[in-house]
Amino acid sequence: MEVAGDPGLTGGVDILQVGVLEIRLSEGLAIAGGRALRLSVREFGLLAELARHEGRIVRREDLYQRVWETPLRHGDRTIDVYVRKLRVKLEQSLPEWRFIHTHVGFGYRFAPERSHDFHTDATTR
Amino acid sequence: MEVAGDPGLTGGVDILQVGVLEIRLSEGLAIAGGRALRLSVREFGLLAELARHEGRIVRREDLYQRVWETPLRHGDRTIDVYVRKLRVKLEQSLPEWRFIHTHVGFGYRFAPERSHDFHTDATTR
DNA sequence: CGAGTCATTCACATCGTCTTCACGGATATG
DNA sequence: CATATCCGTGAAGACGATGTGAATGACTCG
Repeated sequence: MEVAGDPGLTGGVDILQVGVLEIRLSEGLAIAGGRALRLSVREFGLLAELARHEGRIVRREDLYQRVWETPLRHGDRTIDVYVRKLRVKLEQSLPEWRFIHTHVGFGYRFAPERSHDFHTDATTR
Repeated sequence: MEVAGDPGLTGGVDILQVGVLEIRLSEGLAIAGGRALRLSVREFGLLAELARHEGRIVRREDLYQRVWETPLRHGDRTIDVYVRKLRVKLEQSLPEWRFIHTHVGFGYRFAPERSHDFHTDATTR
């Protein structure tokens, strides 16, 4: 199996390990806690792009430009929709972890953090 | 290395380190003791502006002019309100540190100092 | 054709943020 | 002590940003 149409892996890195999440770039495969995630092409691209910048805030414009390879149009909510899809699938596999964090006005940040609202009382807000 | 798409950084400096507090200017991300802070655009702008002048007193007029990019109107308390918001969030992450110090009649000074009232009883004030 | 997957777009709901105001304590001045 | 500012703080309203469910059409596979 060759990775014909896919140059430009992150400087020779093929596997990203983010906590219990493993992302095999050349395969297009994401493994969460030992189980393979069922992701579409767009979903995987976005996940990989986020994971490449683990711990850093990435702007919507940059995410879209790199994954869709065309500029994000003003008012386009595509990124938000795909972030939602990723969150759902990640939570299905790893309910006690949060990966995609919103920074209002800036963008999204990818980092594994324990779910907060798991055994906290409702007053903690 | 330069920060390409982001002008206005402090002379090419992208990361400000103030004690255990790290401020990444190009990302809009502040990290306190290893954990990412959740700051709004205004909050981050004010924090960055204060940190740029660490150890020095900065007048409200100057803070507002640089962050809001419009002159501070007479009687406007906005800076005070945002200083409050920053203090709360900083204390949540770093309870034993004080960063923003008031200089009555002059302005605010940003500098990491240990909290005094950490193990003192409530009467000692 | 019929079922399923996917990408895209839309509309509405919800949440976060910005701004402003008011009250009261703190501080300086004489 | 009396007075005038200065500052800390909580809250409310308006607005914008983000979350979310669903509809649509293109496409594939059998």
